[in-house]
Amino acid sequence: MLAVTQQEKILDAAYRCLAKDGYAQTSLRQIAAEAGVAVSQISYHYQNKEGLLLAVVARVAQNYHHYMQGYLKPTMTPEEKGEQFILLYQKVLREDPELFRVLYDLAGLALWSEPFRQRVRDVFAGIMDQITKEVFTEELLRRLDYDYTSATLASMFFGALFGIGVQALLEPENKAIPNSLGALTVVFR
Amino acid sequence: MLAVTQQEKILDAAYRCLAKDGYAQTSLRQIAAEAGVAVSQISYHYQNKEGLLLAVVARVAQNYHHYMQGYLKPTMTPEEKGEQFILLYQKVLREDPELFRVLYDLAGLALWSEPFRQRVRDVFAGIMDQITKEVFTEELLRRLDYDYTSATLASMFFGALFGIGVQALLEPENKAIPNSLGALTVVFR
DNA sequence: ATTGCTTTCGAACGGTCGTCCGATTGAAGG
DNA sequence: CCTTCAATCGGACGACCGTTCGAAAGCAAT
Repeated sequence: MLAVTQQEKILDAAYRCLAKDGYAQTSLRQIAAEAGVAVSQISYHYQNKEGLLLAVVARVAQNYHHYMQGYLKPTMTPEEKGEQFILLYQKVLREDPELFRVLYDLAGLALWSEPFRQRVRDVFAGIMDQITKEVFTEELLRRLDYDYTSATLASMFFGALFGIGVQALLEPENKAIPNSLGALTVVFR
Repeated sequence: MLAVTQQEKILDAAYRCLAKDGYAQTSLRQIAAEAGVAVSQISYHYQNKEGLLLAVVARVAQNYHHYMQGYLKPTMTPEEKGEQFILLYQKVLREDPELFRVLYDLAGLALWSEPFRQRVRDVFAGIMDQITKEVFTEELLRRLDYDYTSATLASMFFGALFGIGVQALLEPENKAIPNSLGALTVVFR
């Protein structure tokens, strides 16, 4: 809430509205009201609704990478880094599930709109790239005697992170679901 | 397209519209036009938009289970059944990705609407139940020396199926992504 | 042929949507 | 002090939304 400029206030408000109601139920008027700003200011600063939402995608991606940066240390083994990924996703699902809901919502938007698809795909590609290089190294593949490529295993690993996240969101009363993330460590044995 | 009654024509048209444009971009007027029917017929047969969409969820779930029924044979080993799950999802992603898109869309709807959440959660629970009982049997867990419960492993397994599906939808030009599903067989070694 | 019930239709309603535009404000530079 | 230009506002626009309603049509059963 340190946002000083109107532009930043609008961006923050947009994220908060998305987290609360989802894209399909969020209007520019709600966002403007949440930001304490005239509706026309959105068009002024972000051109249109799509521009604003694309800016939200960029911010979410930036926050994610900054977040992840603090979790992975160069001294860790690939297995330890993989476990850090799991721990981070567990932490997010328990403490800040709204972040994951927004991610799901934006990914859903990307399935129908080409500009969003490109941006969201890039975000996912960035995450996958990190998993590919940091976790499923050539050395690890050799040691565990895997025939799959690093990219294939990373895709499976991230897919499981994402898919379990969805289940956790659909059943918030079942606090055990994030534990299933732990079962992902079976790929390291 | 064997739909004879208006009620069935509307349901089919609703599914087709969802598959083409997604929930957020589909209006009752589009559905009515697609079905060749007056808009008011939707309210007459399904009460309102929510009722219609819930009927679509029910139909998708029914189709899925009927589909899956033909894939699993009682004579198969747990591992073979797990591979059948993988093969089915690969087949869907390659031949009928729209089905998966609709599933994603409906699950997204479920994140924000309580009636949808309950229905979609039940659908997912049915799938999970099948995986739990058919694939991750007690015998398999003992044989592979797993400490996790059947439900936990099933959650991880299904999560990976779903998560990889999302990646495949976001990158339709990358035909290799469904192959990552094959890497899921690592849980059987 | 007439009755009663379900089905179907088209038009209309009140609301909300994203966008646009003219007017007002505010601060910086001459 | 005046000019200039970016920032901000409130209101209006046309389009589309989901829903409702009265009338017409279809169709058994009497």
